[in-house]
Amino acid sequence: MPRLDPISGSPLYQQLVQALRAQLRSGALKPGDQLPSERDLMETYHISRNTVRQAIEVLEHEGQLERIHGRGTFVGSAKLKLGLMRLTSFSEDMRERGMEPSSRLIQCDVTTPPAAIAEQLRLLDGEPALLIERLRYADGIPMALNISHFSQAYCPGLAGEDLVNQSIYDILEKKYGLHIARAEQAVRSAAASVNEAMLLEVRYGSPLLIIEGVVYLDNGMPIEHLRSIYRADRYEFTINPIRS
Amino acid sequence: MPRLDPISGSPLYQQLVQALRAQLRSGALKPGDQLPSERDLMETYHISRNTVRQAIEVLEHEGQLERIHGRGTFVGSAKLKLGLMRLTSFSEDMRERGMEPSSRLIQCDVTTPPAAIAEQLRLLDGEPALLIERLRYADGIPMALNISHFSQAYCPGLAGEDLVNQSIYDILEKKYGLHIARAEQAVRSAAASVNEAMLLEVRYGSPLLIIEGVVYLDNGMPIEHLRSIYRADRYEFTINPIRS
DNA sequence: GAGTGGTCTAGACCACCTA
DNA sequence: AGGTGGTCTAGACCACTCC
Repeated sequence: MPRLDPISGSPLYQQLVQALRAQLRSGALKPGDQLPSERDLMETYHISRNTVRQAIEVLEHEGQLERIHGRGTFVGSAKLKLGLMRLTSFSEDMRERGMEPSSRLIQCDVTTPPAAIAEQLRLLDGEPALLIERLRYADGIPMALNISHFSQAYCPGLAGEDLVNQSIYDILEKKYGLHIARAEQAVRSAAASVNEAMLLEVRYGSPLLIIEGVVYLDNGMPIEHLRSIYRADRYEFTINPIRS
Repeated sequence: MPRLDPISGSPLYQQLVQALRAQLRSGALKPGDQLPSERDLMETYHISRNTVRQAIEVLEHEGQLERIHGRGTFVGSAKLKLGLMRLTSFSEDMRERGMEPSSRLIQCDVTTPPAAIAEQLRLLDGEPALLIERLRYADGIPMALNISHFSQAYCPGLAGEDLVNQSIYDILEKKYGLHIARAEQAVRSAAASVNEAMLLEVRYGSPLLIIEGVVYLDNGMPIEHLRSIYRADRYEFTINPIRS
């Protein structure tokens, strides 16, 4: 059956995480479904129970699975919680929620951004940035409108890449060796404008969840100004504040 | 030395979490400090290494501790906590924003909460909770509607306190010795209902920012279910996610 | 090489839920 | 009563960091 590979170099529990993720993605495990018991998984994959639990804990922390004492482990419901304490791209975010991301490019231009954005990106006077506006889909349904300005100082030629089917963060990492480190983002809510309503396929005035801010590289330089406008009826996220 | 009590009914790893939390709070462990190694803790508290690791994982997920392979476990630095939001009361939040908070009590009753909330507060079947509904003002203008359910298991008589002019978290701390540790909160947006619009003095259908979730004590027990409904035109907040 | 955290095993018993 | 997840043990070996 589905043996794991003890010499693949990757930990057994991570391999089980991947196997379960694949089943969640393929629909073999649907929201509300009960997983095989920990003891079943242990026999199926020929690993110890602690290792099974380690894998399930990973997916539980992501909100994919829910464990209920005495009953079993279940696939999490649709509108799932997911910590945004971690900075993820839209594609990563949707995949972790078990949905398939896609994009429609609306605009892609090298332009001089508004002064406020130019300042946050620390652009020189009149220095242009790469403007990318994309409509983001999850399982084919509009989820968010995404307007990004990228500072080109570190990634000349980014405009020439395929920006629809790839994660831009992946391109930055793999082609330019740039590592995203953190972001400073504001969270707010607003009513949909005529244009936003049309693109997101909601009624004019519908509530939207807006996340706007600046993304920084690990060298401390700003690389992106991001404005993400989510449909409030389809998107929420979780935060886990602590009291210090 | 600090023996744990195997018959206290509380899991050993939770007891170690508490012990470590106490040291973090007292300053015996300061940011940047290195913890004793897992093998040391294991001997000190006479528990197995897996149990030590279980406790450390709890605090690591809260961002209190940081484990570095081959080096050791350290108290989270200020930089590490960048990605984490501080959990503040409405009063603290407004004062930090330079505004003067005030409250109008709308409802204060001991009632049986909806099943979903009862479950999150881990109430017994039919066990009542303290419902507090307050309209929150900043500089005299309505800012948020706040609906809290407090589990009374740990704070009997809370209903008799002055809940309008004091921070409830202060009361929990000073009168009951309860320490708020963390929260799990969902962030979403919605349109104002007739009632919400009236109380918050906005038009029906106006966008609102909603933060809803559960607040936990440092012993891991849920103490409060919180639903805060903010005027989107007057409130936003920031997050500082990090890329792991 | 010594010490750290990371992974893994094969058991055990407890607490909870359903029936 | 039987099955589930929750906790715990006492080992083992690996991977990483520092000296």
